[in-house]
Amino acid sequence: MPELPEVETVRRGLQGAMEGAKIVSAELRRKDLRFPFQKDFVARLQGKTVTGLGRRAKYLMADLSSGDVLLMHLGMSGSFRVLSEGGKKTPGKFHHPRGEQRAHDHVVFHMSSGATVVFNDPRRFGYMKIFSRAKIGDEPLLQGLGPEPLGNEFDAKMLARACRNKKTSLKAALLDQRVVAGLGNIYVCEALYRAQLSPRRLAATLSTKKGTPTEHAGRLVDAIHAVLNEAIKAGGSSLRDHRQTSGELGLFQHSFQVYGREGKKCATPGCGGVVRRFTQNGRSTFWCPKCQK
DNA sequence: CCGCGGGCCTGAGAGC
DNA sequence: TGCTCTCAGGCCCGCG
Repeated sequence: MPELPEVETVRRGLQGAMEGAKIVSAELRRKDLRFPFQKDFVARLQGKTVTGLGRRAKYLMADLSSGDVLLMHLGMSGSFRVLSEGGKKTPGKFHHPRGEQRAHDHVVFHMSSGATVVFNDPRRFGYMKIFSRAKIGDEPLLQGLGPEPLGNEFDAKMLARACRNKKTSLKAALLDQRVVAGLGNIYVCEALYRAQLSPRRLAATLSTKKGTPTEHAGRLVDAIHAVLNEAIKAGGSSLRDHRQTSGELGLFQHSFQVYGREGKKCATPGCGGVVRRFTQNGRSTFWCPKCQK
């Protein structure tokens, strides 16, 4: 499910309940998600204060007062919800009183703020891991991650450089978390559409010296910035599983221009093309063959 | 290094 | 109604 905008939405939703609060207790309702939990997982959480809640790529990272970091990945179907103290009303119609358990609620954090934070993940492709912040550079899950697409280092020059020696399609390059970290299938399709670049184009053509590499790469960077920022503003995209922590739906799915729109008319004024779908690296690519070159 | 197929899981939706 | 099949916001591995 979650790409960068969904993870960022979740991060913001969890901040109020978790930042500055102590994890009074943590419950594991099963012994594994994608991987078995570490033996000392619960012990390393209980009684620790969450000093900050950050995000790196599609990972949530909670800094703990012990010097540990709790790393959380939502996989395809992971979601968090925050239950307020004593079943107090939260906005929206998805409020569920404290204590109500649902299928696939796997991890529960009881916070000193009074909030209960529940991690639910039907498919269990998500995972959590604790490591020492001092050793963050050695953490295999984070090693090799490319720049944050909304960070300062990510610009046209950098993207062109990262693609220069790639023998892959542009789409595969953007899905490669070593090139840029946080994009997934939806936002890659949408960004390529906005940049009017073909998903089949060879990634290395972004860095062709005599073409207009910076123009292409620049357009793509701008498109990535725009689509991610708009999606974050909309609370992410809710197709199946993604919810904000309040239970409310994200809204960006209503703004998709190609994803899931096979057979529909291209949204570009005057284009007249039709959105097509094909499989690339085992995943559906949606695009307009007429305006994406 | 690359693409591909398969695997990890469950659930929703389509078609019969 | 119920069955079977396909597909899904991620990511990893082994193969050729």
